[in-house]
Amino acid sequence: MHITRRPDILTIMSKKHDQPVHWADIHAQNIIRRRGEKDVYVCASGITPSGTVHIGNFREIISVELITRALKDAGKSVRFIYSWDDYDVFRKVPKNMPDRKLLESCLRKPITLVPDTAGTYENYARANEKPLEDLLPEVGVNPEYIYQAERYRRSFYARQIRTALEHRDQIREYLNEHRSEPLPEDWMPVSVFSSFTDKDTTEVLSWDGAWEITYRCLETGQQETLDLGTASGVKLPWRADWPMRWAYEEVDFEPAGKDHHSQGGSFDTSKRVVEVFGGTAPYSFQYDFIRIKGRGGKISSSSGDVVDLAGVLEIYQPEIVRYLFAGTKPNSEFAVSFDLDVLKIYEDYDTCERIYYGAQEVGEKRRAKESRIYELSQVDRPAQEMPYQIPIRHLCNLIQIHSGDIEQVMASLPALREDQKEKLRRRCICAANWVRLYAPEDFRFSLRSPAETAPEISGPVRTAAASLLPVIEQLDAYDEKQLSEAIYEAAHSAGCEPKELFLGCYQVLIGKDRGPRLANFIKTCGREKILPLFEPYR
RNA sequence: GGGCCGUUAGCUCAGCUGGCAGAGCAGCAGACUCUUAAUCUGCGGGUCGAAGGUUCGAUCCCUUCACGGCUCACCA
Repeated sequence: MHITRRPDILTIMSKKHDQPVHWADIHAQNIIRRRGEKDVYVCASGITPSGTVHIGNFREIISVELITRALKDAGKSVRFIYSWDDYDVFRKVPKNMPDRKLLESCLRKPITLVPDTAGTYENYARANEKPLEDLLPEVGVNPEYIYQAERYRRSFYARQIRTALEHRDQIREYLNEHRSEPLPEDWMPVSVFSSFTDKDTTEVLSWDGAWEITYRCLETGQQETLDLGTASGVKLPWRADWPMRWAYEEVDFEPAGKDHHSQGGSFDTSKRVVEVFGGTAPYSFQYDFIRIKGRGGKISSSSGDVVDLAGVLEIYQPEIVRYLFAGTKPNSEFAVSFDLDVLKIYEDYDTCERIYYGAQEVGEKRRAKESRIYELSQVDRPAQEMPYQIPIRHLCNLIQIHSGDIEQVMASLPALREDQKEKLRRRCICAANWVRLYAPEDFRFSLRSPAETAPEISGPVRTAAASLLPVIEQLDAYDEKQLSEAIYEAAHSAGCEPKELFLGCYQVLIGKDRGPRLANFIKTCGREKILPLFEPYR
C-alpha cells in the first residue's frame, strides 16, 4: 500500500537534510547570511512594459517568487515588490502592435503617455501591465506593484533626484569607469521630458544647486525652469534610477538578466552608485534567457506573435509552469516547448508528484530534491492527498473521443472525487488546446459520425468487420486482452491479415489508416459510440 | 577587448558544495498475432573538451589552452 499523503515539510527540511537541496533554498540561505537577520526581507523585481510582457520576462518574476517562497519556508517575513518601469522612454515600436504610425509619432515619450492603440486600456504601458497582473495570481505570484510613472509624475523622488545632482561628479566617475567614451564634464544625472512635447529630446542647461533645474526642448527650442519638488517630467536615467530604488526600498534581493549582469553592465555600476543614495547593493544572481521550441523558436517571432504567460498557460497547468522554472537552475538556459516535449514534461511532473506522495520509490537524494521541486511548483500548498493522475497521452485520446467535450471526459472517469475536479478540468483544457494547436497530425483524430457515409470496405475485411458486431454488442463482457484476441480471431476466420483488419477498423472509426491502440481504443469509446459505426457492415 | 556560461553515452541532459560515472530517448536482443515517438523484459554503450596542479582519491577545486554560446563597453 502506497502512502499517498502529503509528507510533512519538516521532514523534507529536517536536520537530516539541513543542507538545502534546491537552488531557491540555497539562495535564500545566502540572502539571510549576506544581509543579516532582518524583520522583513525585501525582494524586488521589475521590468519596463515597453511591449507585451513575454515568457522571458516572466522568468525574472517567477525567480523572485520562488526565492520569496524559500525565505518564507525558512520562517522569514518577506515583502515582494514588483516595479513597473513605466516612466521609461518609448524607444521602439514592437512588431505586434496595431496603428504603428501613431505609435511612431510617440517615440521618445514615456510609455505611460503613449496611447493604447488597441483601445482597451488607459495607455500603452497599462495595456502591457494589466494582462500580466491579471494572470499572475493563477501561478501563485502576488507581488506589491509599484508604478514608477505615477511616482515620478508626482515628484515622489524629488529628494533622491536632488541627491543625484549633488553627487553628479561621483556618479559620472563611477559610470566612466566602464564607458568607452567618458561622459562630458557638465553631464547631469537626470533626463527631462519636455512639457511642450512630452518627449525626452531635451537638454539640461543648468541646476541651481538646490531644487531648480532649467532645460531646453530641442524640438521647439523653448526653455523652461522646473522645481524638482513639483515637476512631473524629471527622472533619473537607468543607471542612477536602479540604485536609487535599491536604497529607497532597502532591497535585499533582486536578480537580473545577463545583459545587466556583465562586468560594466548596469548592476556593476549600480552597486557603486548606490552608495550615493546611502544604500547597499542587494544580493543578486543572473538568470539566463529562455528559448521556445515547437513554435517559431523565438519568444517574439517575426510574425509579431509573442510567447507570453497566457500562451504558456494555454498548454501547461499553472503548477507545471512553475515546475518548469522551479526545476531549472536560473543560470541555465532552457526551452519552453510546445511540441511533443509537452507530453514528456507532463509525465515528468506526474512522476515528481508520485515521488512527493511516496507513490513511487526512488533514492533518498532524489526524493528530497524532487519533493522540494514539487512543493515549490504548487500554486498554494500541496494537497493533503495526491491529486488524480491521468496520463496526458490517454487524456489527449479521451478528449478526442469525446470531441473535445471536457465534461463528458470527466464524467467518463471512475472514482473521481469532487476535490480533484478543478485541477483535472484545467489539465483537460490544456490537453485539448495542445491537441488542437500543436499536436502532430498523426496524433489527431475524431470519431466519425454515423450520419456520414460509411467507408467502402469489401471482401474478407468486411466479413471480419461484420463478425465483430456481436463482440461490440457485448463489449462490456470483454476486457482489453479478450477484445484484442477477438479481433485477431475475426481476422483469421475471415481469412484476412490482421493488419488489413486494423486498417479497416481505423477507417471505419476515424477515417484514417492508423490510430490509438485498437482494443483499448474501442473499450474506451464504449459500445454506444462504436456500434453505430459498425452497423452498416452487418 | 572585458565578463559570464557551457563542453559528460549516438541525441537531450542530470550529476549543487571531492568518494566505484547516471536518466530519458535512440540502438541491440527477446516477448505480446498490436498501432498515436506503441507496450513489457533484458543488454550494450563514456579518455567526463585538452594539458598541468592540489589531494590518499578529481567530472567536481586551482591554472592554462581549445572550441561553442551569450553579454557589456550606446540606451534602457
